[in-house]
Formats: sequence, C-alpha cells, structure tokens
Amino acid sequence: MFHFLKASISNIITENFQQNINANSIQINATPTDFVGDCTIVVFPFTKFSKLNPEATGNFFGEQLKLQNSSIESFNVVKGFLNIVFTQQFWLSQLAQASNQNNYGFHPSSGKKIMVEYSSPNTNKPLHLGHVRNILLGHSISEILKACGNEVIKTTLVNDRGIHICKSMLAYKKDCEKREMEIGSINPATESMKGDHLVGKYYVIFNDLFKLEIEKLKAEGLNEDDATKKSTLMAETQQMLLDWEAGKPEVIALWKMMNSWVYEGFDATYTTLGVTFNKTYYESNTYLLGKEIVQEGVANKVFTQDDDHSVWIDLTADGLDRKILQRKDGTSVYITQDVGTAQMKYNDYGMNESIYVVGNEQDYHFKVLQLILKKMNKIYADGIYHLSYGMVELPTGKMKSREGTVVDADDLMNEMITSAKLTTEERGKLDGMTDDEKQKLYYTIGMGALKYFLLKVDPKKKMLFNPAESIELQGNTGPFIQYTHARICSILRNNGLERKDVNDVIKNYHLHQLEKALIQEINLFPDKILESGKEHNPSILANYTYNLAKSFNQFYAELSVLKADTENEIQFRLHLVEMVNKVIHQSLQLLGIQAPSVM
RNA sequence: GCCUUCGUAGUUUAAUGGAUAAAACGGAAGUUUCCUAAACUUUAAAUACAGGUUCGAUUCCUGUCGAGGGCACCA
Repeated sequence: MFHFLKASISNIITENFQQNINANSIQINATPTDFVGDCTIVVFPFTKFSKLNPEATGNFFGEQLKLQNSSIESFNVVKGFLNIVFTQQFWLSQLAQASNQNNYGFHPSSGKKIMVEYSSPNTNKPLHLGHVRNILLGHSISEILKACGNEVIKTTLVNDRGIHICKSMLAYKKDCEKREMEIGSINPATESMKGDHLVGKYYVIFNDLFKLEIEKLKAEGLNEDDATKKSTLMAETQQMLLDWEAGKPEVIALWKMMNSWVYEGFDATYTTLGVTFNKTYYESNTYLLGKEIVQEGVANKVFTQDDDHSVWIDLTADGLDRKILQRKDGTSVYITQDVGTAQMKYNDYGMNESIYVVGNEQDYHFKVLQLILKKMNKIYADGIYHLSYGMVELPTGKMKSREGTVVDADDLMNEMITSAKLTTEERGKLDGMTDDEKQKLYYTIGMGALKYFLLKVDPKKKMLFNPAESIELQGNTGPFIQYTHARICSILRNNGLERKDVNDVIKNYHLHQLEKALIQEINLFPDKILESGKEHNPSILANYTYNLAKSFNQFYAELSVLKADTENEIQFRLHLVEMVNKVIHQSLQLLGIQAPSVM
C-alpha cells in the first residue's frame, strides 16, 4: 500500500543523489506501537550516498517527502528510522475507496495460466491426515492465485497402477476364494464400508498375510532378503502386475472394479473437505507417454542405455546422482510417469506455471524431474514449482501405517464435527434453529477448526498435530475468526438505522486511534493476497486474518457502536466494521473456510 | 558415509538483515445493568552452543551438538 511513497523516495534519490534505486528494495514497515507514526522508512541504506548521518538523512527525506505528498501530516526521526504520520483525510479516503470496491483485495488479470496439482493419492488405501494438509494447501493456494489475477487449473494425479494396488487386489481375490464367493459379490454395499476403506482393509490384510509368510520362512532358516524373494505371495503380486501390464481381462476387470470403489470413497472425502478438481490425470494413462519420452531422450543422447537395457541419466555434473528412468525389463519407474504426466499436462493446457503440491520427502525427486526436463529442452521445465510441505507429526511421533498410528481423514473430520457440536451445544445460543441448520453449523465450525489449524503454519515447516488441541476453539483458531465474523453480522443486523453513504459519513470525521489502526490493517489485504500467492504460502493470509479479527475485538471492547456519542460516529463505525467483515469473509473463502453469519 | 531441511517462552506457532523478538494455549489475577464472554484487560516466561560478516543477525557464512527427510530397478 505504500507504493506511492516508494516511488516518491526513488525520485528523491535520483534527483538529489543521481542514484538509481529499485523502488521495491526500499523498506517500509508499519510503525511499532511505541513510536509515533503510521509507517516507518528505514533510512540506513540511504546514508551511503547522502553522506549524512542517519538522523540528518531521515530529516532530509522526511522534508522532501512532505513537500511532495499532501497526504503526509508530519514525520519524526528516531535513530535511523523515519516515521511518517498521514493525515486523517488520507485514512478516511482509504476506507471509502476500499468500501466502494466490489472485489476488494482482488487483483486484475495477469494473463497467466497456472496449474496446481494436489492430493495425488494412491488407490490402495484411504486418505489420511497428510493428504488433508496437502489438499487444503492445494485448494487454498489455487484460490489465492485466482485472486492474484491468474487463471488456475486444479488437477490431481491418481496413482492407480503399480504393485501397491495389486496387493489389495490379490488379498481381495483370496478372500473371495476363501469365502467361496464370486468376485464382486463382496463390495462396499455388502460390507457397509466406504469403498476406499474397504480396499484399504484388503491392503492391510495383504501385509498381515505377507508378514506371516515371511515369519514362517524365517523360521525355516532363511534371512529377510531371501524370505522376501521366496515368498509366494510376493511372486503372485508381481505376476498380477505383469498380467495387468499385458492387459489380461480378468485382472483389468478386478482393477477397474476396485478402483471405482476407491474413487467413490475419495469423492465423498473431497466433498466433505469442500474441494474440487478441474481435471483428473491417471498414471495408467500417462506412463506410456513417459516411456515414449524416455526413448526420445535415448535418441537425443540425453539418456544412456546400459547393456542390460535399463535407461539412465547422469546428473553428477549438476551435483546430483545417476538416476534410473526405465527398468531393464522395460517397465517404467516413478519418474518416467512424472515425465509423461508433465508433457501431457502441457499438451492439454499450455500453462505458464505448474505447481506440484507434494511432501518434502520428494524434494530430491522434483529437482531431478525439473533438471531432466530442462536437459530435454522442454519449454515448460522452468515453470515447474514444487510446493514442498513438511510432514504432519503426532504427539506420539510420526504417522506409521505399520504401527496403526495413521490418522484417517474421514475419522478425523467426523471427530472435528462432533467436537464442534459438543462445544456449541454447551454454549446454548442456537435457539430457533432447525436441526438441519444446526448440523450444517457444526460441520462449518468443525471444518473451520481443522482447516485453519493446518493452514496457519508455514507449509515448508513440519507441524505437530495434537488432536486434543486442534479441536480447541479459542485463541488462534478458525472458530475464533468465524465467531468474530458472526458477531459483526449480528451487529450489522441489529441496528435499526438507515445507513448513509460512506462518502457523506467521512466528511470532517475525527478518527480515533483504534479506528485508524483498523483502517490500516484493512489496507494491507490486497498486498497480503499478493504476498501469499508469490510465496505460495496461505499461512500469510491466515495469520493476517487472525490479526484482523483480534484487532476488531480489541477495537470493539473500547469503541462499540453503542458507545458512540453522535449518529455520525455510529454510521462511521458501521461502515468500518462492515469493511472488516468483508475482508474476513473474503479471506476465509480464499482459505477454503466458510464464514457463518450466526454461531 | 554422502546430500538436504530444521533447532525461538513449559507447549504450539510468528517475526522481506532493522527499533524493547510477536501471539495463542497452559499458569496467576481481573472485566458482564451495555448491539454474541468462543470476547477483553493485567502478569511471569524464549532465539541450542561457539565463532565470523556489518551501522545492526532469530534471519547470511563456518564449525559443534541435537532432531527429521532423501540417497533402491518403491510409488
């Protein structure tokens, strides 16, 4: 919001010191509350060419700025910090401008097209807490990038092929045989289970059976490696994968059936989370294209083929390792499929930027992927951005499926909603609501708590998920912000005044310090959206929203509408508070969080 | 072993190289004749350690210690 100041400073520097300086490199911050001023310019960097001490430099720039900008009321210099005070009129007109804007905070079209890939599940088990962080990040950053003026395509890549899904398939087949039932006659409906959970159950069964077999073989004197090699279960699984690649009809039929169960289950989870995709990619469709590109790379001598026919790329010159792209038996590996998917995405959309929301355990993988595509001279290589996020840890340690410490997404969401219900009922403020409305509200609050809890942390950092604490609804939480929104809605609802136009209300209005502080915070909104988008970091917006809600609460404890002396003061505060609510509402929406008007 | 990320109050998180390191939870003490107390006010408490770079370091560099993650013809 201080762009005009930066431009002004930049001009002063060129005129007086014949230096060219990038306006964006000038530091302007909000003034800490203990000092007089609205914003603070750091003048240390200017002393190099001003040849004056910091104080004198600050005074010089302060005077020049005041001459050039009528919106500056006064300034003062403390050490190397130039504090600027703006006029009342300036702040009042800022509020009026924001208030008159339809989509305040949203930016004009950038002309850029950005793809965001997120969720990207395997089809052998249900979604868990880690996916939830991924999905919320992906959805939120998509919305934020839209608000920054970009066209956004939301995609997901389903990992629908490979040895893992064969394990579930084999366990399912064996169970059918054991119970002497036809394939397909055991299904989500007969078991009263979500499809993804049913398939996940068979994945667990496979691992249990496999473990038993290994133990048995080890008891016969084999070591771990040899036991794995001798395992008939593993051999059967691998055979199944080969049959799948060969297109054996009964295997394909089973695969299609079980995957369809999983997709139904995923869709239900996505609906509860409130997220959507514009396009779904399947690895079963992209891995062949990947293999083609590998051949192209071999022909172009970007890749080398060993005597055993496996294909490699040597990245040691770039500080990385030698990486395999295709097995000796000709089947594709992980990175092959990603190369294919990248190409297919670009063929389909021709986007400028492609964001992958994927955990940080794959940092190396994405470095390699981008480098390979660069070496292949793919023009879309530079547009690839890995939005890498840290793991979600539990108080008991890492989530490990083997130890049964995985937090299931569906279970978690249900718990959050139940917990929201309990706390809300305790407060007993929902008289007059139908059961349906109540249920909807519990959902809104429970999901708001979960989403905000996961989004308020910088994605890059690992985070600790404490189930007991996440359902806490006080402090820096989603429900605190939602509650603030509901209160403001109530304030706007309950006053019987006919509202006056904001431009009339601000005439000759005398601003209170707390009112000015709120306007200042509202003014930051457009910049915060841009910053969040640029940094690919929704937590910037999340924390901003919390601070705004908090500022409102502090403001309102001192200066409620009822405490106003004149009608004009009431009118002004209604406009101010309404603007706060617009920003909170808009901001929550960008985070994928609903804002109830009553709670 | 090699590569990589991270160490901030008791706990969970903030802080584009800038002023006295900011909040929340938990602890202690208060505030309802008043538009939603899921609120507000007061209070104690932290930059792992040792160097370096400079006007100035939680932030950049080096080392030590500690905790993750990656180095497979798994995805």
